[in-house]
Amino acid sequence: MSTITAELSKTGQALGRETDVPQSCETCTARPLSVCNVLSYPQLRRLADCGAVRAYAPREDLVREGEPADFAFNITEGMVMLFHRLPDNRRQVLGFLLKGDFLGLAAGANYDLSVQALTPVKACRFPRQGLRRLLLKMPKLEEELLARASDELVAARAHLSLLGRKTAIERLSILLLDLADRQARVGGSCSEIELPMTRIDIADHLGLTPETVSRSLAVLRRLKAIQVTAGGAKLLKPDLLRSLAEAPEHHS
Amino acid sequence: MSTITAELSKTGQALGRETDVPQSCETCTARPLSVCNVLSYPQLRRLADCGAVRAYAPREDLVREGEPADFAFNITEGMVMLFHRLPDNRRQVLGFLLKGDFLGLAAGANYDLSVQALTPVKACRFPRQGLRRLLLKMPKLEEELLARASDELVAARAHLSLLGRKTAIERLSILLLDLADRQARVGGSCSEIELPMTRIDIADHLGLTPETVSRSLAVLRRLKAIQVTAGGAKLLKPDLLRSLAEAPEHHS
DNA sequence: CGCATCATTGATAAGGCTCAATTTAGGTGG
DNA sequence: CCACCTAAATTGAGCCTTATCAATGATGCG
Repeated sequence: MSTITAELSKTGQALGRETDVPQSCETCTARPLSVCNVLSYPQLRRLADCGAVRAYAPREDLVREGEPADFAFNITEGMVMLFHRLPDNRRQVLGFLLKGDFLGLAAGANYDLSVQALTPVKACRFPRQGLRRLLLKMPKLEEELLARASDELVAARAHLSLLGRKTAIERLSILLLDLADRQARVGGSCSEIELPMTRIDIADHLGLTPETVSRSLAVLRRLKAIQVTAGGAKLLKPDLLRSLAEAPEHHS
Repeated sequence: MSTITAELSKTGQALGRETDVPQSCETCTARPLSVCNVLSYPQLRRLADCGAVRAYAPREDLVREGEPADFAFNITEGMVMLFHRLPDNRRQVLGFLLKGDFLGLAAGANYDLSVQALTPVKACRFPRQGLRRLLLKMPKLEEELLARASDELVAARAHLSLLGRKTAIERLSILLLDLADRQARVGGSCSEIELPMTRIDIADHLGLTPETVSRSLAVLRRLKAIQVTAGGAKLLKPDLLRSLAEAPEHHS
């Protein structure tokens, strides 16, 4: 991180303001995790000029299903939740995005999902039009976005197996391990995870009810696999969780 | 179709063999449904030269999870099934592909899913290496493949809602309507659909057991919404199915 | 400090699963 | 061409996981 900053100011002095990294990018802790990481400094500046940083309060919408899909987002701080709403108000939470995750390029004319902040969120918001134009000149960026879109499909399909074929305990274990992995990657500890979403959000993600989520967490707690804390959990026995994540339960 | 053939032979005579549409493409009923539809004749020839038509018997594998992802496929005849296998032999069927559907470009170094023929299948098989090279010169094709990849993600997410939040009857109704739509698009009647997959395959797709699939079909049959035939079904009341596809069931 | 939302826990019910038996269909060889 | 054999589909009975309904306790915000 400090190497980047050093490199950055050096470049700034050498080449003048034109190729400076924008103020907001300079201190952006999400940059090494984000798609912008593949860009040169001049490119980064052009990208930054195209978008703007925005802040969202918890439970504020970034995107509403059905509305014109004018913007794409790069999450630079906090956690957001993607979801579908069914006609009769049932809900399916499609996933949670963290710092460094990108969102909204693949959309059609209108968003086909809603996105809501779970914590105070910061995100770079880009007009999709402008972004598309930039992409033509930045094949590296396009490639990176493509790779991430492909990862999204893989993740969605993995979640299909979870929803179609896994038990409540398996589902919870998988979610906890997944969040631990991803939160570790964006900088936190690997055993202490934050769970800013409600039990209802978790339930709608895992295809369960909030009560079952609560009870399953209680089971994991009784097994001393986890310790539930305020707004989070500590993974005490990740190996046990990993085995629970793949075993329907032994009836022997 | 006859216009295409006429146009084709004319082009062939005018410009010589170099720009001829390959033998197999000339009569290919999948072409208007496939990604190749966006190509000019010379491009079509180059694409065809890169791949080869292959036939698969029912239950033969096109792709096995874990093996090197050397090929991509365009289905030109029949139906295939995509699935994951979980460690303990549970299975999640991710989807069914028909004539005109494309498969396998987004893969990493190794396939992350298996693909099996459900009927006698014909497919154009392309080395992914060569295809990648071609794509650099055919932005139209790349764009088309991208659009289809994006559709896949949308479809996968829709299926998440199905698996996470829908009842057995809703799931069956959605599957039947979806297959009817897609089979109509590839040429069949819209009310008579083919179901070459087993009840187990359907169950593994919908997150149910074969018994529940059977019983749910019986319910739809008793409602006279469908008529179950050998290896297929007739949709007698698509409107009823559509309403069943979005209603959890009335407890009144 | 009080209210509303969220989380937990309990009791009961139900949707779908498991196990099991029967029927149907498809493929093979006599 | 038919009988046989096996796999698939259907149907039934009972059970289990998870949902539903309800009450209580915890949290946090105004």
